[in-house]
Amino acid sequence: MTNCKTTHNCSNCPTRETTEWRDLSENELTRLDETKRSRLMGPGETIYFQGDQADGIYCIQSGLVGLRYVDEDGNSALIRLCDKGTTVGYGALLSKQPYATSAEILTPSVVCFLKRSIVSDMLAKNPKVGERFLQHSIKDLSESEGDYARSLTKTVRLRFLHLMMVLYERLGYLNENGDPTVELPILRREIADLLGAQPESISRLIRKVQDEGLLQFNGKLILYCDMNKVQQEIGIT
Amino acid sequence: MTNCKTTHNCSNCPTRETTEWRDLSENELTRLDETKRSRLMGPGETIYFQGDQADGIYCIQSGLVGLRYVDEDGNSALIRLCDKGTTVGYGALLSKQPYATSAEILTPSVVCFLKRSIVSDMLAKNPKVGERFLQHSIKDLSESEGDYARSLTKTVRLRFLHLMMVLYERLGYLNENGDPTVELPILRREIADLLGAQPESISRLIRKVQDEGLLQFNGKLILYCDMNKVQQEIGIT
DNA sequence: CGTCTGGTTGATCTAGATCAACAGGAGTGG
DNA sequence: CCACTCCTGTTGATCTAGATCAACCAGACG
Repeated sequence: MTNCKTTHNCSNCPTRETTEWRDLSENELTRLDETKRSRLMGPGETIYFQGDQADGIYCIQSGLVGLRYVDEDGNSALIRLCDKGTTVGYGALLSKQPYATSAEILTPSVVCFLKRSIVSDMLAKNPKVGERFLQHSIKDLSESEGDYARSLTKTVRLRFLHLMMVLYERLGYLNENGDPTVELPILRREIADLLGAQPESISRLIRKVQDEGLLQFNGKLILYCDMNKVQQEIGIT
Repeated sequence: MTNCKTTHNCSNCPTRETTEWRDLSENELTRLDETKRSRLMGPGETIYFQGDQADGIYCIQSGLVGLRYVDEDGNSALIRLCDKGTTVGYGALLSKQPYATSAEILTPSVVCFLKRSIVSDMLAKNPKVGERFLQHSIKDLSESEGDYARSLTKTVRLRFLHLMMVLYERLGYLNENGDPTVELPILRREIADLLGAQPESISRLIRKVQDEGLLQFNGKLILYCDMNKVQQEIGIT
């Protein structure tokens, strides 16, 4: 956990436009900036822990963060991936409930902390902020219900392919040959945790979709050989 | 779909305290009441349909409503059960997205409709309303993520037992012999849809937990023979 | 009556879990 | 430099929860 005061401030934050703070005045932004704390964190570190009481919220400036739920038997699942421009932990703060998940760093990330008092302050002073939180929560809810529905109706294979397409939307690019490509930011183990599956099953699945010519895995590099067929199989959703 | 203007009005609505409208003034309540439409609906009817554009929100005055998601292959799942005192459809309305689920009546229900304009109006005039929606959304999100996590980490059997406990919390009572009891408000088919399983599997599961002496099923009547063992198996969550 | 719908049971099949072995780095420490 | 140990990932053999397909039963209802 490294402090990095120099790099960022809220008013010129490249991701502010996608956060709850987009409607703040220059004045308010300065206040936000004065009280925020910014950290560079690495894989294996945890922003907050399931079960802890919330003391503020966290803005992900860059990097990839996973929200992990662990049950009483030690079964563990990744509920959601969050990347730059999203705030996490707002639900626990605003509902005064303990965190339902832990937020763990998956790739090196810059994370800003905003303590409870400044958040309440902004909520009280600028009605737009509450609106933004509401919109954010509704969006998260709809995504969560979508994931839930998928988990109830689709096989691991289909959810795996869906995940691959989501990753492409978020991280995809065309390589030097013009092939659609993703550099996988997570481990096989974490793919499994996202799908409620075992790592061995993911290995076999990867093998299979490779043999079928859908995707080509080379370590962490994925080539999307036949994106149409993938889209078609998952039903374009 | 039957109109029933006589029975209810918002100011004396027995469930208003649990809705977004709890902070409204008498004046505002009257306005709400004038524009609302109240209906008595029966099983098989649908409040709104997945894919439609939202034109307002619905308050469930009494009864049980299920939110159903159907995917492109016709796989169907019940995402959530809603009973009296909850509003449904607010997410679609406030995010201007089409409904992600259909809302179907499971047991005879009184449902009130509030059209878009009155909702926006209340949101604009009374800041508490937005706050309530935010709290509601956060609560729904946390429940949805909980369900999702369970679906990723637990077997159908455990989720079935969990559902039985949820039903007991909502509908349970002690019968004449002092035994904890529930009158099941839904079909086997619907239990299956709630768990992402097949009805046959639910039948077998019921048979099994009966043979094990955990629960006793008599048509729609459930006796909780050994609640401790059930609680222990699902881990008290 | 026959016809439906909801529920149960049996036989069989399969996606994915589980258990075990092993291979390839990447440190780390001598 | 090698030996050693972690850790991630892959593969094989086997097992099992739950799906699927089919038959059948009971009550509701025209």
